[in-house]
Amino acid sequence: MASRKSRPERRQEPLSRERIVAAAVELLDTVGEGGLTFRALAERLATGPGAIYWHVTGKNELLAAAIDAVIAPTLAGDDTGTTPQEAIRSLALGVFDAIDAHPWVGTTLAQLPRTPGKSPMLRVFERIGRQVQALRVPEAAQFTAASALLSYILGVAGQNAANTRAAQANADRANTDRAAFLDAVATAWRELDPDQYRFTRDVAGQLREHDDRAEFVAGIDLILAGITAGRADGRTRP
Amino acid sequence: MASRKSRPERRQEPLSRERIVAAAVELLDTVGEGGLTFRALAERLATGPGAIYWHVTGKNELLAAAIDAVIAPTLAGDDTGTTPQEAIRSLALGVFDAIDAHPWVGTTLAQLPRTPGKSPMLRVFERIGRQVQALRVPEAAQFTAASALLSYILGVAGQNAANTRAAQANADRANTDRAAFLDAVATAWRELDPDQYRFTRDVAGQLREHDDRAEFVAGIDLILAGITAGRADGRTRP
DNA sequence: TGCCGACTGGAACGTTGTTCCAGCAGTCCC
DNA sequence: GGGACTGCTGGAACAACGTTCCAGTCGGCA
Repeated sequence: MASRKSRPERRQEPLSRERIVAAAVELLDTVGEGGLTFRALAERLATGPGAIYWHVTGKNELLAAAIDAVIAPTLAGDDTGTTPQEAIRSLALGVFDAIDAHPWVGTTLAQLPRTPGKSPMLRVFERIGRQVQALRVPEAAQFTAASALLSYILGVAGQNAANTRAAQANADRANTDRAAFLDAVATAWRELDPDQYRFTRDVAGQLREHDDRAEFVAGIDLILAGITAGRADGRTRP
Repeated sequence: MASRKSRPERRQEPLSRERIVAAAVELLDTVGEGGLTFRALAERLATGPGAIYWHVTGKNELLAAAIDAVIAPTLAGDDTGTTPQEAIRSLALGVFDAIDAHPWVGTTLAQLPRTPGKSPMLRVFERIGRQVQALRVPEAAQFTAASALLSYILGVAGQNAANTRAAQANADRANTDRAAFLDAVATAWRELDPDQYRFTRDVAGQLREHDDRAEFVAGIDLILAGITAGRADGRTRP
């Protein structure tokens, strides 16, 4: 059967960079950042660890490719016909949702040795920057504004990733869900020393009922407000 | 000599949690996050790996303690007699400087399994929150404002840590310093595809001459401006 | 003096990223 | 058609890691 020119596959389908990266993302999603092992990956691909190194130079490149595979689709959107503010919001939310769905991105991003200018986040920076320009921010302040937005996005993403993982670890241990985890943290906050942690105790209730996503957009709006308010010279001093 | 009650030390000075943590910080500072090894640590303390486990439950606790040892001193400052804005700025700068001096903090923070409410950053959150209250932000928006500030701080810290490490890696490889590294990145940015990276190319020059610290404070000021501008309801929509 | 618990440090275990290399399937050239 | 050559495979092996284990040593107390 089908011997005409070439059997389409050698065993199942040939190993390829894309197949490897896809399997890595799957593994990261199901088992977490600690579960991505060259051996586990090899087993899932029905091969040995050595074969993977023919397509990928090492674990760092693999992680970077996995992040790219997860972030890139969120940048496909179209910005035309919206205000810059809306474009930035939806861009930020795209990254937020991607990292929320794949928490390992948040944790992994920080410790990847970034080759100059090839970070997976450069494209996000570019997209943000264009909208900052569209906001008519003076040239000298554009870099600051775009950097602040990106830093905030990555900061929240990192925090969220850590929280998600903590919640999952807690869930595995205590058989509870995310809401129960938030509840546990809120309760722990309420029991802190009233002198040392007055504020934290005050907002413990807000933690219990807060919505990460809405909170995140609110932060974006804070920065956007700051950017547009200080448009004259790019920064504000009281 | 000095046999009266107790020879003050058994061999040199007895192993202790503080001595271990101090040695860990030293090791992290000199060799980087990858250099902290129980074996290297044991060698530096003139003992074996097993002895360390008597004082410390594992690597995670050791890292958390190291972070705490580096961050805690920055929280010693006194806020009385300054405006809330200034207090927040100096607090944020303290954390920024600490992480800048010890880049491993930025990278390590993200991947520490955080036991609910015992993160080393909780105290920072508390200090920020008090100043947010002093800013007379309405109660419902206090959590958002403090979270946004902390996320931004951690985001910049993480970015900065990654950059510092990239610069150091580059320096080790090419025998250059940080300025040369920024120059290299700026040059790389300038050579990007003009269609795809219009904005990044535009701001490449600003990258070369930018000051991380000033940039960071400018971002803080952006958020502060947003907070005080939207004080009525805590958020702004155009 | 003899014992006991606090503490030490070296050996050993299991797992990781990475390297090495003998072998396979095709393709090209003679 | 048959050998060399290339692109690719996958299992074995290596060094290094975090962690555990345990035979010891020490100081203070009975």
